[in-house]
Amino acid sequence: METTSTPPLSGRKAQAARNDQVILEAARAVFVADPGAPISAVAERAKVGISALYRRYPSKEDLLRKLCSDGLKTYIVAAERALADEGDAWTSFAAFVRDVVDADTHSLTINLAGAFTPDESLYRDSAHASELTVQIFDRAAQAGALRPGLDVADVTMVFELLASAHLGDEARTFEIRRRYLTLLLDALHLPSAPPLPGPPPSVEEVNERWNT
Amino acid sequence: METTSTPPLSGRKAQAARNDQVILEAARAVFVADPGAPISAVAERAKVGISALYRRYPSKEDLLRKLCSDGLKTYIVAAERALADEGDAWTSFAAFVRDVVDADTHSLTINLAGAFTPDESLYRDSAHASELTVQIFDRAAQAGALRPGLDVADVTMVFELLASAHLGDEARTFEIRRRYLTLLLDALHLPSAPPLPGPPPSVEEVNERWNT
DNA sequence: ATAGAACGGAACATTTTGTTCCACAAGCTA
DNA sequence: TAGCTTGTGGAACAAAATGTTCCGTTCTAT
Repeated sequence: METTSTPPLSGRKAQAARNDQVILEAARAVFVADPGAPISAVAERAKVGISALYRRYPSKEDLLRKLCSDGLKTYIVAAERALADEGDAWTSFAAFVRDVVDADTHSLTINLAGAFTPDESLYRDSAHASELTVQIFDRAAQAGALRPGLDVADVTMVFELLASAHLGDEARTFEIRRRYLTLLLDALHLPSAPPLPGPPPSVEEVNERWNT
Repeated sequence: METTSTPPLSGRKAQAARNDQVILEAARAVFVADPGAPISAVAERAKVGISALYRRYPSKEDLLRKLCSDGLKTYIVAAERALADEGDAWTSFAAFVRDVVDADTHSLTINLAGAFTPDESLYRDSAHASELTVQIFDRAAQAGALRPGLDVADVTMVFELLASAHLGDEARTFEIRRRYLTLLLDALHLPSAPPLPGPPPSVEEVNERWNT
């Protein structure tokens, strides 16, 4: 029971703190696999009682909001890191996209859209994330590194496309996503290719998912 | 009883025949939007009572099987048409991929995997579809039209990636899929590009979805 | 007019699931 | 040691969802 290995922990509070982590990780894994999964599935995965969940989050909806919020923050961190990079515009763009795909922030975003009513802070973060993405995109576009006719929204769609790829366990899924990310990046990085057909996704279209 | 074809139908049998169609279309639309949707949702969408459904299919599972089976047959038709084309290998490969994406046969296949126990005939069709796909792929590969290191399974994954794209209504979804299909095809059609990272999906990996 | 096919949709029986509640364990304090 | 507080497990509960059945009704052909 007291196998508190790595951190010098003194007992109950330490376990509680660790549970904070364990629960979030379990919740993430469970809801990525099945967006409609019951709360009890999260508890089982975390090897924790249900009350441990309800002590932290007033309701399922709050837990989902928290997961989404964390994902957004991860995204923002990756974006800010990319913007801080003073090197080649294409290189930092590609690194950013790779980071986001690896962080897998969109598996939740897509699946959970509409499962809870967004938060005020969530709106703020979302807007912030959009701005940063635009900057990264524009920098690459102005450097002439992008296929003509591309729009920032295309980048978001690429994230969603890749987030939908699943194969075997988590490690294999990430590997396979890298494979198709390579494919997509190559296709994005063709300044002399013809533009893509049809209009890119508009902001309204992308945001519509959060209704209801 | 065979008067139920083109002419303006009056009568119960005519309505019944039309309902066969209406129900399948409604079921498809409903389950693509939400794989876990209740039977009643299908009835509502088809503007039909529940008994009209149960008159045709003994259970929900049978309906799902039927939908999947129809999708496979559509896929096979597209594949055979591509193989019958004696023209350029790449062109008929690309046309095949476009046809399948437009037919949207994978939205169901992906979402419904595991929701019913496969049929004997379904296994047969599935094997047949695989063979045809291999032929189309190999022809393009031997013509030197494909990026090195690609595998047939990559084509399947491309279908699944695109099937996950959704935006607005159905028409817009198809339009946007065309957009990213163009992107992906361009990336596949690069004989001198470096191979993609990581091993391609294996047959076992792709088939594992049908377990449980 | 009558038989029977096709249908609509309420009713039923489960199953599922979010949430509450309470008894108990572990640390903390006096 | 005896309370007090925090955190936990998980049974219990109430509400909702859902696959399937059932029965009365409508429409067609004879």
